[in-house]
Amino acid sequence: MNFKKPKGTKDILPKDIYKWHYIERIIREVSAVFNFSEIRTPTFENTELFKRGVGNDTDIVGKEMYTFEDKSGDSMTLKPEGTAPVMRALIENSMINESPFHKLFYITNMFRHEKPQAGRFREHTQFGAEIIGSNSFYTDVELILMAKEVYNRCGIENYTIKINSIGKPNERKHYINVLKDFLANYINDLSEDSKRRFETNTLRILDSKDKNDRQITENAPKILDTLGEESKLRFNKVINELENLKINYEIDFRLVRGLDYYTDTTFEFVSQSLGSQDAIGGGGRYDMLIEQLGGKETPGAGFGSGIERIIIAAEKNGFTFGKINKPLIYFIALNDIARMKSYEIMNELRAKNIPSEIDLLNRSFKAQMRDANRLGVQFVYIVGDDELEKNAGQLKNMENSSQYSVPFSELAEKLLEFNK
RNA sequence: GUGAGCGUAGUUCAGUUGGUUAGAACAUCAGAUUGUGGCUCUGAGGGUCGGGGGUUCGAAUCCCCUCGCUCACCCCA
Repeated sequence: MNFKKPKGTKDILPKDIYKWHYIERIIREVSAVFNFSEIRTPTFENTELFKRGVGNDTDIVGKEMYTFEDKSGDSMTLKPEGTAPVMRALIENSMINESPFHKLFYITNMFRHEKPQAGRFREHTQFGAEIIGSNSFYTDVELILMAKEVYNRCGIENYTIKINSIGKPNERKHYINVLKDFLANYINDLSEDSKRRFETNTLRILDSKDKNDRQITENAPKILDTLGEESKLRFNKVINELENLKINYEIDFRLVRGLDYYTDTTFEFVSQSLGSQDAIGGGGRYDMLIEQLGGKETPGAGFGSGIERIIIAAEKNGFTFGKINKPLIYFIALNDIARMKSYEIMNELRAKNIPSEIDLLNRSFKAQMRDANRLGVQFVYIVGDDELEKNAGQLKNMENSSQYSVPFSELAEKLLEFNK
């Protein structure tokens, strides 16, 4: 019986891991530049947190969660999204009382029981950032800039920033009624999916992929036009600031996010290099969320971004993520005593932070040379009978094949000099 | 949950109207005179043709079922 990884999961193999290291480094760099602090929360939480935070009626909670009962009979869920757990942690650790303002980021894996397809997995990795405690329109802008900076540093060029506002909850309720009144006239022309959505999730009809649905909704009342003065003004400030910073964006009235907690600004980064799942990141404001989770009324905004999708988009853009690490030197020992001596020297080099390798398969000289070549090491250090006698090995530069004798005691020094 | 496409060595694929021991390239390993990699040459290992059942004298090839992968819908990063 051969074991296979669960559907929708992936093994990140040594040949690919450097991409992840690179992206994670970029995220940490950019987070530092924007003064965000890292937060890590558990892999699973009480199921109730997501029901309350994300919304019982959302697809995520309704049918995509990995929920299980633990040994004490409590219902637990592998986190399907990152914001609710971070808010829980803020409240639980009294962070909001300690300080009214926080800028946090995280890199974590997430779990949703969906049917996998291009750019969509059951376990995926997300990088996210949250700004808690300010309702300034600058927070919205700051998050957009931060995500943009990460994408830029990963060589992603061809993407579009879509932005919209879904207003306050009561404004949204009002708009849904307006939209329903409008769509009622076309109800028979809508796709089957959208007919169903008419009752369950009217807003989503706007981002239906059905051609006919889109034609109908093209002329539907726009949410932006129905918002109250305060929300409108706020949205305009965000837009003006983006203009001021010369950030290209597109107002997209179809952009209605799927999670219940969003308010006012919503945005999404859409890549032209991806398949059907083309969002590399998205987010928005959630001014009611903390209160909803039992904290005191505190505004917030954030975004999440899929690292797998960033990698796919970056590679489509020809980005290479730097290089794979390789040893600087490979020891070639021609007998047991030489091996013992080599290992002793190599141990010193490693202590001095010089990446070193030696054959552990007792291979022939030739095979060891081949192995060294395959690894792409800069140097090979050959130790055999002659070298043991002279207390000096043969240091060979694999690039130009030059080779000369270097005393055992001077090897580290020589290499450190080269490494400068 | 719905729909479509695809499953032959580690990888990319070939495999003639069903016909004997299923092939190639690349990769791996080992050699090409005594202690030197890449290039070249030679050789070796590696496949229950996704799995099960059926049709047939005979199935990688035809039929059914099943599993897996991929893409799309739904939804989302």
